[in-house]
Amino acid sequence: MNGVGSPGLGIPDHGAARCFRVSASEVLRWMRRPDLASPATDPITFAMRQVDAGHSLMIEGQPFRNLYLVGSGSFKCLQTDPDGYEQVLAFCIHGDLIGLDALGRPLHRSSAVALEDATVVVLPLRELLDHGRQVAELETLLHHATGAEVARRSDNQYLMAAPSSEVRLTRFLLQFAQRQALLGHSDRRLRLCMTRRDIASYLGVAHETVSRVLVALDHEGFIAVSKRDIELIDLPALTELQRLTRGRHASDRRADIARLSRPRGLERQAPAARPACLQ
Amino acid sequence: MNGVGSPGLGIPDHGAARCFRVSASEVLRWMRRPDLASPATDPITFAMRQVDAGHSLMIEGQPFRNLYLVGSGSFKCLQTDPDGYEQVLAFCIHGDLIGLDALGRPLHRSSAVALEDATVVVLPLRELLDHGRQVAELETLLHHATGAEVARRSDNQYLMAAPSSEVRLTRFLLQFAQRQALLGHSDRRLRLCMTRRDIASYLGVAHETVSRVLVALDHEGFIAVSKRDIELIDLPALTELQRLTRGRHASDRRADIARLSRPRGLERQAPAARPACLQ
DNA sequence: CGAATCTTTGAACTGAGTCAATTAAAGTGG
DNA sequence: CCACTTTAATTGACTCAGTTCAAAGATTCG
Repeated sequence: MNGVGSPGLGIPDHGAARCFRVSASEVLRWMRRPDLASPATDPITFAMRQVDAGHSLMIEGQPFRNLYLVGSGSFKCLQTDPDGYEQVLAFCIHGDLIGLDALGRPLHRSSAVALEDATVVVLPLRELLDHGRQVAELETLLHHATGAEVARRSDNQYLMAAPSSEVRLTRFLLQFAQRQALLGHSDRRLRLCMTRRDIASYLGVAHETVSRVLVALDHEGFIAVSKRDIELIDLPALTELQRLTRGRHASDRRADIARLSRPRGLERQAPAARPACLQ
Repeated sequence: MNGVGSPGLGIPDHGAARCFRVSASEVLRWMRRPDLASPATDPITFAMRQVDAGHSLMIEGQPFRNLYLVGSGSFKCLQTDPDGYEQVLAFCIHGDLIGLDALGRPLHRSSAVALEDATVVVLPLRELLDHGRQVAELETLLHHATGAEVARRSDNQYLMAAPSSEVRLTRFLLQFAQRQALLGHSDRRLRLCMTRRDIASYLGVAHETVSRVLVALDHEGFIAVSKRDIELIDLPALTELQRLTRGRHASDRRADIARLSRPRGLERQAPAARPACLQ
């Protein structure tokens, strides 16, 4: 009720967010637990912080004090290998909590870089715990968040175990679309504000492959790619494609997808009788 | 102090663990936080439960009430795809907590199957939280555990992003050895009590590939494979191999490994000047 | 406008997947 | 205890998806 810059049901006001404070009630709503908001959580407030595109919200090795709730904009979370290789671990958007991997440790284990101008709510862990002792809702919130975090990482493991990069990318797109849909955005149009290289690192493939697979999915009529904007055209086919797993009769299932896509495809017929795969 | 079946510094007594109760102090020691054990945690106790090899500790979709701490034996944690595909998410051994992905949810998101006869400490979340309000150590413990869980999943993402299956498997072996070493076991000899298929699912490769890579690493003199027992022979070479990442000049780094392995290898010389890769 | 970064595309090679068949090990039950 | 079934592990042959390397566009940013 007394939050800042949030019209409607938890959808952030990307422009006007100033460095004021937001109430815990607002935080709860942003984290998709409006049921936990109450008069008890109204008076508790947290500071906000702005992060410019390309700048770091936190860096691996820094002392851990705060969690961060993304209010607007987006981040990539990553670990840097001794040799300098960047492993992207997550992309965070409105409502996501950053820094949970440092729970129970003195230092941050990962870095977070803003992909675009962003704002976050600064949640000092100590304050969170202190308030949590009085206000049970905040304790529940933390459990909800950590559970969600672990669950999201499980999804990533499933994603990366995909049998082909086409399936990986498809899972990624659907996962991303679904998360955006939860925020009230379209579940068909998505803006990938990270680079292809970031996506590649996240998925564990070469960045050239990301390019190629996007083109392939486009040509098959499953999606429409335009720069960093992607539209999901054939949701049923994508959903089917995403389900492909390792194991027996991979070719059979591929054929299923091909059958599914043929009547929908509007593009020119492929000359050979190839199933749905890279051109 | 008053725990059951745990001689020395948290090393479990695999044989004698009966279905009695263990103290919270013992739980803290098993979870590698002996510093948190105190007279306050001594009187709190938890029940133990036995699980026979091949049986389930918990199943996806069951109501979530308890966390489980592995006392002896080992488990695989997995999610089952609608099509019946088993995605292995983790292998848990002594000191690992199972069920954290259900935090903040009514139902379990994954199943846990015993790989061998095992015992677990049953930790009812409600009791844990209630006691946590009195005894700060238990609250800290939960944070420590969730942080560790998230961190472990990050490691998995790194693992699965490896540029080749040889590197994946190497990372897996080293990761596993390190976890066993933390429990006071040898860091060179390890017993993989899961099937090759389980490993394959965990790593996101075909199970035949697991076989082949193990043979290859053996022939190169890096490891010695005998059924499910593996000995890490050339730790420096493995460590170097594990570090390979995607990106520029992959061939250069491969050559480095080859150089590193040549003087150590005791097997017959490879006829061609091939670097360290599958025969 | 030039420098740097990102993206796409091409060509060649090969790692790893699939399928199939064999061997080994572990249950099962008479 | 030994045939019999089932599951796990290995090995081989073949093929193709995806990586690597290189180079050309496209965008972004000083």
